Amino acid sequence: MALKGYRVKDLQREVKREKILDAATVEIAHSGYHRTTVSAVARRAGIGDGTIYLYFENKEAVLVSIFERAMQRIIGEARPIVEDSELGAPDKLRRLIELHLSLVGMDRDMAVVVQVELRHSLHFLELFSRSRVREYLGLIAEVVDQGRNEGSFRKDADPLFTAKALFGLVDEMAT
Amino acid sequence: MALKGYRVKDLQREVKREKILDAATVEIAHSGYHRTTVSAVARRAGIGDGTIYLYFENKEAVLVSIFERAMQRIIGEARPIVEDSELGAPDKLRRLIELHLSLVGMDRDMAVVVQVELRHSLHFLELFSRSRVREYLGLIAEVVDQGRNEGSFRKDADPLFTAKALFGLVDEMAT
DNA sequence: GCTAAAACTGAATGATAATTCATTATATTA
DNA sequence: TAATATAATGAATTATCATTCAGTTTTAGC
Repeated sequence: MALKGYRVKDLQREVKREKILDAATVEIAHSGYHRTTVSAVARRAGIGDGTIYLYFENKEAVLVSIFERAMQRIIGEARPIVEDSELGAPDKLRRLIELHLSLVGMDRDMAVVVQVELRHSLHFLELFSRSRVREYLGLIAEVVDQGRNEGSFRKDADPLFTAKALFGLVDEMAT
Repeated sequence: MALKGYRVKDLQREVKREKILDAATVEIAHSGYHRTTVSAVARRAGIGDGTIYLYFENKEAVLVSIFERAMQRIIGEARPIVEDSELGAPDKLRRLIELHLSLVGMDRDMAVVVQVELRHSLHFLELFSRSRVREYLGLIAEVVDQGRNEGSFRKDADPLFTAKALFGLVDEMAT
């Protein structure tokens, strides 16, 4: 019964967890975190209210998990690009922007939730600045740094600040 | 007792209304709309909870009025610039950006509330896209259009889209 | 098919906060 | 100044939801 180390039960659990996250993403994108009720998420996911609590600690944990999943996805695809030793910095940056835009375009609701709700609360902002978002920006900063060393980018800008400004802009344009 | 068509009573009423809006702006900028209680606004304004309801229909109406006031202010100052027949389009645009930035810089709390809360809910966004925001963007679009006719701007961009992109960017940079 | 365990449900609970309104304070008028 | 009208108050009411949990259904092993 063990396939690649997973049990069927665990896979089913994972599927339902994803379904809850998807439902919450749609609802929160549409109404915002505070206007979205747990009941509405449950209804959209086709499960009972209480079931949410078998998968998440509380309502806030659902929102946090939406962020986690979004960042996981983008970082997972961004890292190979950054670590590709064949590519120059300008090409890498181009690909990262393409990646970012394609993910934002692919799941508009996810993008809305991350952009709007992340800004909305200093609480979350702090929580995430210290982890995933910083990791992502760090990857971009790495590329900017590579570019400065290769001579293809100017030397007079802080890589992390550049990363922030650039992708703030890209996000803004996308929506 | 009648001066410029206003009665003292009405002026006093207006002053208190403004005080409530100011208090609400500070509180909402700091904690967000949903975390801000009507009691907190009343406390900051130095009045009783119930008094808010003598001036506004409900909590949401206070938020809406903050938007209205902000847009009123900026449109009031932007219109003369746009309608100035002495100025070319590039100068007008420069002045509009200056105006925008100066208002944003002057009242940071107001800017935060408008930017964050307006985005936060499609509900409000729809409410306002159909009125004041559109009016403001329309003014900017007018200038872009003038520039295209004068030949100082390129012909190949939609004025309203340009206006949106430009001021989205300005807002982003400001914060 | 039977049974125990696991998963699920949704009505009940409790907490929070918007709104109301009977009462009190302030202003206006005669 | 007293009478009346207007404005303000804040405790009580009500509405809204996140969360819980006793009871129900589903699943898995035998």
